[in-house]
Amino acid sequence: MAKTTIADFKAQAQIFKALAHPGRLLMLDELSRGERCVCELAALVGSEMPTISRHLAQLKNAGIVSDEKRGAQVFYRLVTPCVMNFFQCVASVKAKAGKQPIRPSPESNQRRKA
Amino acid sequence: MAKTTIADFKAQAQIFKALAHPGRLLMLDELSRGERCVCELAALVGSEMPTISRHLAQLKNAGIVSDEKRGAQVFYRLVTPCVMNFFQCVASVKAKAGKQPIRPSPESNQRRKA
DNA sequence: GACACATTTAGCAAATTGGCTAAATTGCTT
DNA sequence: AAGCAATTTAGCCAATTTGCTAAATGTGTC
Repeated sequence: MAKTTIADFKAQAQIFKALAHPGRLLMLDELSRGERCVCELAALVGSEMPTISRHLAQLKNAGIVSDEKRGAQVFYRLVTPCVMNFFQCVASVKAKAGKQPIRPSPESNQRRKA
Repeated sequence: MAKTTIADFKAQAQIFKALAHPGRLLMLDELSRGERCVCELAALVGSEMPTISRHLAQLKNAGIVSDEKRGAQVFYRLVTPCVMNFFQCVASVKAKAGKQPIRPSPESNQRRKA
């Protein structure tokens, strides 16, 4: 695969940024169990609907969810369930108790000038 | 396992927030290949050292990296390599081309009042 | 001990994010 | 077409984030 470029990291960061909010994570957790309309998510999170709508727009913009209008309501669903796997790793990060240290790189032992 | 609480989501969001920056992702990518000193990472990212130092402090605070002082230098290393797995999923998010839609939940088909 | 280098801490200004209220849209229902 | 419900868009303000420069700390060298 091609080398990761600055632009790639920027795009990745954008996705992580979309995940970097408790309310949005709560919504994703809920969406992992099936699609939900905006009003349901608003009730779940306990914020005003405009606020929820913007959060969902962020998730959608990041490509994490998709929306579908049915009648007067808009239903959102998870596009990439693997996002939920993050949580396991995140949990292990939290529970970090000095796991396996990465091997030191040989070239990092001599000084480099800035 | 216990039900996920608001506090849990908050903690998770904190970790995602630490990942939500291109420069920090670039550094993590580099650290996935072995430990590095601050000056190396500063050169890599192309920012001032104080800036890099604070980014690293954030990653450390999130439990993603650890540091070790050796002489005048401080070396950082990845604590939780699984963080790197995120990138694969993130890539798939970017390359999202309408994968498997989650099954609709039955209870989401009738109206709910707000 | 004086000095140079590596890193962190402080203080600041610019940019971004988050949530709310008000207003605009869109779709049902009568 | 009038009215109501569900969403989104706009505009505001408070809080957070980012990056920089200057100053403080710590370490090895002469």
